[in-house]
Amino acid sequence: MNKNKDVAGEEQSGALMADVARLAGVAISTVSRALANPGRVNEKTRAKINAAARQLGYTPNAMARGLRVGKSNIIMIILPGSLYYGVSQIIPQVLQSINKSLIQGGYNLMIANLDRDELSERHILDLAFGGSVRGVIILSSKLPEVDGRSLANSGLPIVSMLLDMSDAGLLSVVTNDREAVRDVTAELIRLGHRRFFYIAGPEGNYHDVERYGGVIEALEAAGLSEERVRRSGGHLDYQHGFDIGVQAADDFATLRERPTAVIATSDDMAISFVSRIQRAGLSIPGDLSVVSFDGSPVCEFSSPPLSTIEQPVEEMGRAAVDLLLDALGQTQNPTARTVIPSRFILRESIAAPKN
Amino acid sequence: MNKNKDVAGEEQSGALMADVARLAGVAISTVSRALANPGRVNEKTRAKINAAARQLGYTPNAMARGLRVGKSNIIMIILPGSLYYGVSQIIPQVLQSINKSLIQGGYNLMIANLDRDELSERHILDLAFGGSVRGVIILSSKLPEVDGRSLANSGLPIVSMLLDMSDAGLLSVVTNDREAVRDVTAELIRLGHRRFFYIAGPEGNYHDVERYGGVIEALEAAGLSEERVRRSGGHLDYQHGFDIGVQAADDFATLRERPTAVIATSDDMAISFVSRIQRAGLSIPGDLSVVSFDGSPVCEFSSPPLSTIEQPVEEMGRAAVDLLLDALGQTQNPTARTVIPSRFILRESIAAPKN
DNA sequence: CGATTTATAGCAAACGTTTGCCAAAAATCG
DNA sequence: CGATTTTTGGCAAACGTTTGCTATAAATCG
Repeated sequence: MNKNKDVAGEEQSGALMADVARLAGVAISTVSRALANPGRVNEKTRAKINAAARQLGYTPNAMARGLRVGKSNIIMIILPGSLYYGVSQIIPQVLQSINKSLIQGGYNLMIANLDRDELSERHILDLAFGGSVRGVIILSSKLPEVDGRSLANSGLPIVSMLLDMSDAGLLSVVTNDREAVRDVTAELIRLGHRRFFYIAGPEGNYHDVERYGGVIEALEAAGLSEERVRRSGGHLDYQHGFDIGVQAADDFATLRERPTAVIATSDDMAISFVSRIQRAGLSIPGDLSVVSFDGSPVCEFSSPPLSTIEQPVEEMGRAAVDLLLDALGQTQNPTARTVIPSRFILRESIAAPKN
Repeated sequence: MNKNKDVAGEEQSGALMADVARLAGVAISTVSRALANPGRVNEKTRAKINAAARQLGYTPNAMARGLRVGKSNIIMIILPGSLYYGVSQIIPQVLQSINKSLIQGGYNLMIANLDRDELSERHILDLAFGGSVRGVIILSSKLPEVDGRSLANSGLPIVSMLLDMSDAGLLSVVTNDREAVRDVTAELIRLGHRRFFYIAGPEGNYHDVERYGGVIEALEAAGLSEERVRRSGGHLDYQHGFDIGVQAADDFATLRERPTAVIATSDDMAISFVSRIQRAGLSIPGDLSVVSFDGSPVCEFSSPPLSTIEQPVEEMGRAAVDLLLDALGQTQNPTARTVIPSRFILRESIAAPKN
């Protein structure tokens, strides 16, 4: 059927700029300018060209343009390998927010998963060095690097989100993890709590360091020793938040002198911890106050409703895109850190300790 | 500093195939064949070329290749506008699973959000008709269409996931919504339940139709009238699952003859419903059995732990990619429907009715 | 009205690959 | 050893745009 190359073919395989030019009776270059540049072509000609383009259903070929101008309009987002967080909607929200902002700027979003294997690193580097991609937003603390190629010297602008990587020379958009936890701990101290239980994320992870740091700062500020807080966890990734919480409940049960307040680094941990603790006969907030991090909507429907520190995910996404698009202009990337404050949501899981 | 065009420049802006050819002492075409075709070039030459390529850190330019061969290696996934589901991790899991499968096939994943505005439709169509994209996976029931261009006749292979759109001629990968709900309803009937409460998704939505259909089928099979089930909800989208559940709890309270079993179309709905119902003094499963759909991990940590029908998200993702990649070969897309069975997770939220 | 400026349109050369076709070299055969 | 086949490598033309430069037409001026 389509062996015959003479058939019109307007329908099947897409009109070309040349077709539009022919129909409008102008040169190809004029069509190009009419569709892109603002004032370079006469208003009447432009109208004629637009009409022709619409009539043919013409859509410019993105790869041809990209090749010619040496830039793509695709932004890559690098997600941590396992984005299987139980209850938080961080990843979908990030994607949505970023994609929305990008589209307004005429860009597209490509996603890449950074696992711990060399294959995924290589894949990302191919994207970066193969000219497919114009800029990068990264949600992982590791910059892909293999065989001498490193994302760091791909020449692409990179913005780190959620994690502060300004030390590594990256623009970073984060929330105020440390202060937020410091403030909420201070509030717990003010309520009378003196013994704390901290449920940790993976040891050394930015969020864990910051949030734990916040606890310590609050203790210090109140003249309390670091001994006042017991750590649980630290060896599992956030994606195993429920397991961490379950484990923490076991840990908790073994303590002789029981803490009266729990600070969890994710809502997942808090939820499974609370579930197990209640099953063991303790009551919240009667015996134990609980607060966690993320701001997952479901916390409202726990019993009791859980207090949580809400991450300003959408704002961070928007800020990351703004920063990235700005950086596309400059040649020299300024290194900076943008902090978007979180929001503490106080619910019934917090009270003064019993005596 | 880089005004001088004579500097080596191996570092900065990427080596070209020509550079590799020069270093290896062969022609460009030989390099091209060495890197792509299997047996077309002598083993020794190939080794030399590979060495040169590695030494220069050469990465082929994807857009140039794409332009030349007339195909991109990007798959677009179209997500429904608001993917803000409270507790289910469906979207991240889908993305992860799909991306993983795609990468193995040498493809990349681009995401597109289909909102209800013309802008997002136009954007998707530009991607599809602009040659940027090689195939489409769609998670929305609406095919973008504007100004005479429609995704349906973009010539791209399209696979629908989660929703059955085989009627519209699309390859579809779904789970057995209807049967799963039918079976679980039958089980509730077997336990002695005779009055049901159904918490609905948006009226007319595929999932709602199927799942409600399952309830009705089970009733019929047991010789019970449709009157046995009360519907609540139907006007809000799944993204407002918590609100639907809260509303449903209010509805429930107004009923004179109270149902003894609740079937919710999403975990979100079940969770907020349960929260409110318990606050009103009812006990689960003592007064009321509850089951829902999605299989969110957090259901295990509710009190009581919630029974739920788990969607086989990863398998569906893999299947969708397999189907799509197959379709890239054929010219004629067969229209078919692939059903991946769900898995019922029985937990303590279900029991026999009181009397 | 001729000369100079300004607006508009066209020609053709890129962008970095892939690939059809041909030539040279190597291997095989009679 | 010459003739034929097979392997291997190179030339150059695409792919669909953008854009520097040039040519024409229109407008302005002395």
